Amino acid sequence: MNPSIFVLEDDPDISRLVRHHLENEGFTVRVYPGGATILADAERQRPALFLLDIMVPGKDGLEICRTIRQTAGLSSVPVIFLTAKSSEADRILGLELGADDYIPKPFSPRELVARVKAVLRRFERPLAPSPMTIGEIEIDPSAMTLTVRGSTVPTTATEFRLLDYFARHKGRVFSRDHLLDSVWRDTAYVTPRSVDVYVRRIREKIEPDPENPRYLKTVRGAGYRFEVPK
Amino acid sequence: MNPSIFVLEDDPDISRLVRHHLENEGFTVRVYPGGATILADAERQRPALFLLDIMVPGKDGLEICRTIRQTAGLSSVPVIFLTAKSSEADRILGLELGADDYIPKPFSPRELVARVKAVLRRFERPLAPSPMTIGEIEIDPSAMTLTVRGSTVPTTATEFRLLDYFARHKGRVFSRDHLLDSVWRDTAYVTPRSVDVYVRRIREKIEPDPENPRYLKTVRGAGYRFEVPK
DNA sequence: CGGAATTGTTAAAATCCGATGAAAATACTC
DNA sequence: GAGTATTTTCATCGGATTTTAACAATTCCG
Repeated sequence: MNPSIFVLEDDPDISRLVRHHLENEGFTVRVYPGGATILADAERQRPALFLLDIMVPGKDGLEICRTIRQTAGLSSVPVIFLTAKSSEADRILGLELGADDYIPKPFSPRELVARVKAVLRRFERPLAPSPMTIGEIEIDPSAMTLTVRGSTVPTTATEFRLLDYFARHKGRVFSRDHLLDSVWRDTAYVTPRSVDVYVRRIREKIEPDPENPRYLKTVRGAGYRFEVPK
Repeated sequence: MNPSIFVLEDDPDISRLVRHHLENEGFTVRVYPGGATILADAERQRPALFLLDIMVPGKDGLEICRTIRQTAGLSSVPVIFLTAKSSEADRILGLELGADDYIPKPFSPRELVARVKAVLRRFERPLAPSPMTIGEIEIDPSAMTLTVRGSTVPTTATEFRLLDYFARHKGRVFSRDHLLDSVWRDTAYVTPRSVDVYVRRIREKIEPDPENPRYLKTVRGAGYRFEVPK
């Protein structure tokens, strides 16, 4: 799933610009011209980042930020302010509220994208990618390598992500749709049958006999399950 | 004992902010509004890190930094600059003086904390700039020389830093964004594609056959990995 | 057994991503 | 301040990966 960014901005020119450049980078963008609904939406569908114009009619960015920081599920979502006022007071105020960056208008598209990415990167949880050993196979996420019965087997990015996901959740059944949601990157819409194809490829790489899988089992009517063979 | 941080900052708003967030993280903070006593105190109680505003009345940050670097007991204490001037000249000057990082104002509390921690981390494990030998190539950080199959190969600064980074983390995959973050000096506006260009240049210098790299491998969809050839 | 639903398999189509050469921008040196 | 070295961008190409689609095989249930 793509990271989604919620934008509070009333100027249509600017919001169009922002939307365009962020979507170009693969983000999902939602623009709110006023503060009315942004919070309610955010609580339902937690965004990866807020981009708030300080000055908008009604509830302004500062106020929204304050609320975000006090809302249980949202308090750790990064906030970037967008504003034409460059006075120090506003800056500090904004930052004291727990904002994570600040983009002064006018800004270049590139600056916008760079800052958004930088903040997201900073927040990325540094997942401890410890190597896993399951039966005769070894998965090392930090090196992105798969070793099966002693020899290294090349994998593509998607194959690896899928196998990694299975290995981290062994014993559980996942539907094709669920796998698409959690493993696939930018799913506008991908056929669930694509999962079948990947399961096949993974089986070819890890199973001694792909026709009779010992690790990656089919659960008819439900999906697939990865398990430790006995 | 908590690591203590000496802060040179005359603006009370900012120093309050800095103090608050660093103490929150468990550091001991001492704030000096001017350069008069900070050095004397530091010689008595060696701090873990200096955080210097470039522009303060009296002795300014740059001068203090120069002195720190020339003072026997303090020369290896890390220094981070804090400044509103974002002109390139200042940055370079600061870094040439031996500063270890640079935080442009306005900064977010999180950024402050993140950078301070990052610099401290870098220092507690004094990356012994010892020469490394990987396969047929030799990297000597202290001399900034690269030797490949017996002959010395000239490298530019960025090429060397990148190769050095790879060599220190062999076997791990790094995304272009990550490399920009950790190897490039001023990451803000650099396209991730630039990494490709540097990878190619490094390959031309270290690989017998750059088309079929044995050291610096592409991991499609993920980034690059440096490994010891078999 | 027979038919419907589900999954397996394969190959071709569509898309993505990295390599590369060269030019533009920037930094550095004298 | 000119000239050189380095860094960064850009556009294109070709191959690798991903996705789709069509058909085969299997399972389930009456």
